[in-house]
Amino acid sequence: MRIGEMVRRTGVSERLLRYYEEQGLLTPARLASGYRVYADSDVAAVRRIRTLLAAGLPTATIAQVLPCIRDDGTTLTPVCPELVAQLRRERGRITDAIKELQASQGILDTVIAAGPVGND
DNA sequence: GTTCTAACA
DNA sequence: TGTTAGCA
Repeated sequence: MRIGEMVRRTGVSERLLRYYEEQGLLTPARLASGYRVYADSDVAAVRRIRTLLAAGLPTATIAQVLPCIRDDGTTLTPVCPELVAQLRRERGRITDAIKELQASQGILDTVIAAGPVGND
């Protein structure tokens, strides 16, 4: 199928579909015309990509993860053992990000508390 | 009408 | 990411 049908079947925009390809997440074939040709399996692949993106993984990591993951339609299961270690590192990165955001929140709270409202 | 690449009020 | 321009 060409990109138009992929848009209808995945709900993902053309722009994003091309971006996924640029990031190495999808590798559609090409017609002599230059038009992209997606495999039926790419529809499910996009669903996996979206799940991994929602998990906060960077596209570079997703590109590595996709080939080592099993998809039963509901759950994504890591197949390669080194993949689990990679995922744990990503989780740690998210933990650090949360801490930094909480630090920012704390500083803002201090500034807000010192303001006109609630400061008289 | 559909897709492509490149670029940005 | 959206959108738009200019092609094929």
